[in-house]
Amino acid sequence: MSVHLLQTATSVLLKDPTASLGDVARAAGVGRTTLHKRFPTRAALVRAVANDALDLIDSVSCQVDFGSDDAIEDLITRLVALGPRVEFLLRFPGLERDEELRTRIEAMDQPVLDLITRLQGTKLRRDLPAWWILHTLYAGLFNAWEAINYGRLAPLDAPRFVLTTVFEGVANVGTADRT
Amino acid sequence: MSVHLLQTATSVLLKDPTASLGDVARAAGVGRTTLHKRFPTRAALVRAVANDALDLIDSVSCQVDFGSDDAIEDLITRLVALGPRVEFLLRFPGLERDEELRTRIEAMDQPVLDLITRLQGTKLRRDLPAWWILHTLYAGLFNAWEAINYGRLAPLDAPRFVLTTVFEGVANVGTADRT
DNA sequence: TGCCAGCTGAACATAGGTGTACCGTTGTGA
DNA sequence: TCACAACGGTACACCTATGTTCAGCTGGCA
Repeated sequence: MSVHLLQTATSVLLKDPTASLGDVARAAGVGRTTLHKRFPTRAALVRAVANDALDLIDSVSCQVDFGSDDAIEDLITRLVALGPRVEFLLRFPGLERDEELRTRIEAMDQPVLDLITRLQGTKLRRDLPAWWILHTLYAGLFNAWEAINYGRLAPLDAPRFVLTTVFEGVANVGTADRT
Repeated sequence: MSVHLLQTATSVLLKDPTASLGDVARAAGVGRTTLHKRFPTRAALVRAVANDALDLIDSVSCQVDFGSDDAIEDLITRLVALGPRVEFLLRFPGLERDEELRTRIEAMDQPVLDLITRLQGTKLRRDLPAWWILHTLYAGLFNAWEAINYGRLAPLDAPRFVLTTVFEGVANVGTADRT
């Protein structure tokens, strides 16, 4: 029940970051009073949604073997599946102004940055900084979520799209057709 | 003068989309009354900022030879230079709800989509839809602007970062070092 | 000097979001 | 059946953003 509330709040606030608490409550099929009882202020609601997304990512991180050489592929595939909950984290305006959230986000980025740095010894190019590669990954994820949202991209195609584009780029290599 | 006002409005609204008109006026060193005289409503201001960005893109488009094989590289290099004005266009929440703006944005995208489709015969891969490639380009631009904004990326490095990443990807191809 | 145009700050009314208190309803368990 | 907790709705007070009006100030110009 409370889970459904957070999910609804995520999608409503993601579609319109200025949506009122009344809008959120109505979309969740809940009285505004009840919403206020669970989340006393708007800031509390936003923080709860963000922390929920971070919990989701944490639970995914646990399942990924960061020592493996395919850790990035695995991580991305799992993140794509999370969808809007995580998109909220990347795009909701003003989240970075919350001290607690920002440190949690940075803490979440760190192991991935370390992974990237390690893989720059082998499968990742060395002439780009790790943070740039990280942001490129995030951008790919965001593109996929957005495309899914607009109905342009099938969710099952998303991981392949993201991985292909981020790793290999959009240029046509060689003369052969790679269909 | 009015140009400076629009630039300031762009950066203020981009940093905090919920910023009040008072904030914008103060940042521009202008009275709130004056701001209201130039842009009667908040929506008018936002639309003016967006249209200004679209004008900027139009003027850039005119300088690009869309028939050339290097048109994409040229276009991206020029777009990177535009910075936050165009970033506003891609990220300000709710812009797509303005009918006039949405059609203008779509009209702006069309020639690029056509260009991508044409280049998919030669230098761009055919196993990804054109719209996906377009959004990948935009994502690269956005990453660059954000990184520049945070001071992590030198503006002069930006075009190379974007082009390299988008076209070639972040994977290390071959065993040789490509520094 | 007098006129005018543009800008400014102050003041005001309005609207909408937000947070709180209160009350009636519903459903559950003793 | 009764007690109790959870929920929904109404009503209220408060605050902020917004849009408008008005009067004063400044600088250019005839």
